[in-house]
Amino acid sequence: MSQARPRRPATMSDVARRAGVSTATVSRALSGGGRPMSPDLRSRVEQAAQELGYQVNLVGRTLRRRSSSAVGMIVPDLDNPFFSSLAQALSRRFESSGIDLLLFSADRDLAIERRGVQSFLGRQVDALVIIASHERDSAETIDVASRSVLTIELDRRVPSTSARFVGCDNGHGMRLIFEHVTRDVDTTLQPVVFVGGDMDSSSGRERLTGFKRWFGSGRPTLLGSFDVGWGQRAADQILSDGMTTGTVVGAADVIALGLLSRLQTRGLRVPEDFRVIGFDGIGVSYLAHPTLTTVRQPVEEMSQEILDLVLAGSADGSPGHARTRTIRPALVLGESSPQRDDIGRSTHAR
Amino acid sequence: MSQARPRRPATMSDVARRAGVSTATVSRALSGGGRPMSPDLRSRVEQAAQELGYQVNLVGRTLRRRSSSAVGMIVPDLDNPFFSSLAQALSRRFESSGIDLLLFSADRDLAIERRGVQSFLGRQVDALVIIASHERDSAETIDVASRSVLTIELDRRVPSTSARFVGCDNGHGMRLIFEHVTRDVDTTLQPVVFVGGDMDSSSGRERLTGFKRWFGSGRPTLLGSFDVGWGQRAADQILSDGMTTGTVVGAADVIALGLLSRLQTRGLRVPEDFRVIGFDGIGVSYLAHPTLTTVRQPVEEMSQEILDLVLAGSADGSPGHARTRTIRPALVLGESSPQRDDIGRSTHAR
DNA sequence: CTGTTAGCGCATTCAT
DNA sequence: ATGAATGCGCTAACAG
Repeated sequence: MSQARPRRPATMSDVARRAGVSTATVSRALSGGGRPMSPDLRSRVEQAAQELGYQVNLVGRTLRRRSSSAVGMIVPDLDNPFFSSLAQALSRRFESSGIDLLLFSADRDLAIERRGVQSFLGRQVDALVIIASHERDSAETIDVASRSVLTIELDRRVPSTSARFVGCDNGHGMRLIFEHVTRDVDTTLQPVVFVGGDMDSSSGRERLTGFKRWFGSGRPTLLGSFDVGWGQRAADQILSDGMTTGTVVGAADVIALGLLSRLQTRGLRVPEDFRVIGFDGIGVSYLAHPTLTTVRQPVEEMSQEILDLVLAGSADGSPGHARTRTIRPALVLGESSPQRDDIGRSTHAR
Repeated sequence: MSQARPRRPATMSDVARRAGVSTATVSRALSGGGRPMSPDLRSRVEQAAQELGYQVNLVGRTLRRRSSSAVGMIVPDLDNPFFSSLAQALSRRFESSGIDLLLFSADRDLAIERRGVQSFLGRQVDALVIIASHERDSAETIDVASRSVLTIELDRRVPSTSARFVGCDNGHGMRLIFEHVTRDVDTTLQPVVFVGGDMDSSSGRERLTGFKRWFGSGRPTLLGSFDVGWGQRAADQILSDGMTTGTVVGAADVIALGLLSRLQTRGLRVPEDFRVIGFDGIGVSYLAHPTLTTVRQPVEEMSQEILDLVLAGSADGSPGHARTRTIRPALVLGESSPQRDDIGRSTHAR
């Protein structure tokens, strides 16, 4: 008979009544940030709250304070390991800040992306971090957002918005690859090919531009999208073009992993026949076989930069922060394109 | 001089004043769900809202309605590709429901997991979906949650809570692997080894139990955690134990991928020397080289089941839904453990 | 069909 | 140091 009837959760006035004080006192004791009050009352309030299992209603607080202590993050897709690693890194960075990072996946759909933004704005987030689903068509949504809250574009820059941007220096990344290839590869034997990603994103375009700048614009380039399937198809195309050896630079690790698997499946050896180089530094790259040589994006620094922006933005009008912040990545040598001397020495070459 | 001063966003009374109606009418016109009203007034309200750029304040609405039209999901970790694929699948499933799925990463930390739950509860989510960070120690947090909102454990069951559970039938998955091995493998030449994951999670334990049930309890088993590093170390251990050939069943794809890469790096051929079998069916498994034979979890069905629970739960007291729902997975044959006849035929074997 | 009124839970004045 | 009163923005009763 004593069915656990879902009682209405306790409110401040419940606590106030039980402690014999006013709701104002309860508020000060429980979330007043150490304001001066008699220790006696404070402990009475705390005990009453304890006994009633009181939990603050953040909706009421948010309505009153006009701030939710939450930051919204919108990603195009959680299946892309680079996006989820960014989300994870940012979550971790926000942990100790007292601000909740809330995530929403737009499923690469502009309408859903817009709904996510509206939802976060309506919920009064203190800031919005967005990896844009589309370089042009996301602009309007982002502009709407940036009009009412601090908005930060991450990884993909959308031109003509007034939002901030935090990302990686893709041109420098390509330079690092160029220096590695110059130093460690005989490009007569292993000529360089670029397998690009989505030209609808700034990272896709900047990496292509960077490649052309350093390697010269005469090199062959194949353009597709940021996914493994494209990497595999690109491998097929490279082989059907008659290449039997080369250095393939993928615009992202997911592309490079596709290249890697298809090249090997078709009987080519990596790195003896084809070298493969990626970009991003997602976790699985180091676990591929052979491990991937790649440019590791500085996700920790990017996360820190975003946290700084959020903290500064909520404290005051923006101080000395630049509208745009690009951070330099670093090269990570793997077995798929080792230093010159290492070829043939690696244990997997039978 | 005309600095874009951040004007206070328009409220309902702003719209009401401009349209010459009451706020109640505005509410009915904009979010009344097609309630009867004169088309004239409706359009006047809509126009006024348009002109003022009115956006509903969901915090006010939530406070009043006592429901946020949002569901919170808590994952231990976004770097684990199976968790992020679950999050993505669930997001997609919720898209058309008018409910926002909000994600929070607990970073495998009980205190943070608890903070996430409190945050979602405080924000009045309509339901909570949680992949528990720990089998025992998450129980208290989950119980707290389930006392005030529909709470659904996903993938990892936590005993002694009153929450619902949705997951995959791990025992059946192991049975599928057993049938495949029985049918396609000569276990005299390639004896079976199990490389288990975290015994702190129900999936980890159920897969071990399932393995022992079908393969017999005399088989060698190695136990570690659900990550690639463990798979690699397990491969080392298997080799240092003197095995030169075998069928290695990993309790998760991430483990199997670690096995795969390390075995190949150390010069063993897959599947000729060692077969490797995984569990989960994450995207990259199909892109490994060789592609992974694995048990694909029914993430779409699991997502659908959760949506059903949420919709039913918000409509009424729970109808005929069972407290626990496990769904059967399916075997996906890859090159790492093909059908008997396929060995040696695959193109990658040189 | 529309307007008036009240109150969701909380933090903050302003008095005392 | 504490309490009374106010209102954040919205929707749901209730009147008309």
